[in-house]
Amino acid sequence: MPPSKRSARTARKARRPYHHGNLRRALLDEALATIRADGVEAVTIREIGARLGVSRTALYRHFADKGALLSAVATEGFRALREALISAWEEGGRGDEAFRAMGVAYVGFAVANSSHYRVMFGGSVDPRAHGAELATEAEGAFQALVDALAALQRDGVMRREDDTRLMATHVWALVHGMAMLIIDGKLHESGVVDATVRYAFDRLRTGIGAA
Amino acid sequence: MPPSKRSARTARKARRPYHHGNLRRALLDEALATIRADGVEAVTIREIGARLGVSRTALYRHFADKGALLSAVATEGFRALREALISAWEEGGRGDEAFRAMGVAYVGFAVANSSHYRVMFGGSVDPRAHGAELATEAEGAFQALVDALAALQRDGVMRREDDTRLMATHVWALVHGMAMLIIDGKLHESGVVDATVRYAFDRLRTGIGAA
DNA sequence: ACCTGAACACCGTTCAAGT
DNA sequence: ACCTGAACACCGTTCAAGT
Repeated sequence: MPPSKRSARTARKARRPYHHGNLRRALLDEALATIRADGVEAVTIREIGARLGVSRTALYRHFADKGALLSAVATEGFRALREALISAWEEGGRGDEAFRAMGVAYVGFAVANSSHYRVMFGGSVDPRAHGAELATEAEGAFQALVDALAALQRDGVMRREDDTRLMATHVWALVHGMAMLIIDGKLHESGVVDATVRYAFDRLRTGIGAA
Repeated sequence: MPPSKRSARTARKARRPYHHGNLRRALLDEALATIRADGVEAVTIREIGARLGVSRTALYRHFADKGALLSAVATEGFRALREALISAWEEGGRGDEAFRAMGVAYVGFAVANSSHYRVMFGGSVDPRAHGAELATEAEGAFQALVDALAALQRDGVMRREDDTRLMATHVWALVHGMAMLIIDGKLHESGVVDATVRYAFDRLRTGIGAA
């Protein structure tokens, strides 16, 4: 494991008897910053507390346990992902090209925020334990895809006869799979990432496009 | 975290001064059994040693560290996956139906060995640190898919004009994505798993099939 | 060569006590 | 209400010592 470049010495706050700010928010931000810098396994309740100048058990006032903290981080990830997808769809003109832009935005989000993305999936968060809000937000991101496909079906771009959610699940599996393979470094040959994404969308388009 | 059903009390071996069997093999088996029963996070060098009636540091005679142990477990997973894929392809008759059977075998393997599958991907193993053999074996599983697609292209079933490895990567991303979504419990509605797999292969077939 | 126990530097979480 | 330090039951890994 690579030594962390971030140390408790660089704490943003001077030690004060009470934090008395939005500690919950600060804990979330610090956790996410650690995840981005060194990955999930580097997230430590003690270290995050130390960075904020707070005791190692202060977190338990705002989260049930470490899993709940990570679950909240994952929840925010799905929110950001949904916004990225909706932006791509709307700015792309809500048509055939916009759909492709959405796919590129999805893979782009996963690559640009790979550690965060891994927390959202990856299984470091038990969806049964800390489920409700996480599931809702994940469903929200999925819904952005469903809405786009429904519009494309309406316009005769995509197969009208198919169930929209089934089609959306198919598309989701493809982009999720690509994102994971890229993040895990399984697509290491130079230039293969771009080629794969382009190929995937061409073949997907033929697969689900209207005849 | 659920309490483990497996305890050190149920050690297979009585305590002896020296293990003097194939300890490496025993460590691997015990690690995999623990992964199957309680997931990766339950794997503990101390506990596995205790189960085998061996000291907690005995492992270091056969593996550089915990990561190397998990990497070896992942390597064996790719070997088993490759065999499952090849079996499905050959027993299915090396044609269109066999390709579908391969896909079902892939998703089936991931679902039946979900914890193991997560170790193979999931990022708990750093591919750069313990890479060589793991990468080779993962490539072997991928190659089974490449070989099948090459045959289907030759027979005019799949698009001849496409690069086979690019096509294989596309298919891999799709089945990997489905497998991950299923394992993570994102496809929770009843019956949606089978429907998704069936739909995915129909649409994939249209996407990459010869005109 | 292979294995051992003691020791080190860590964890997450609980809890009685402080303000 | 919110936060604290001490304590508990764990980790992975190192290392001098044993056979």
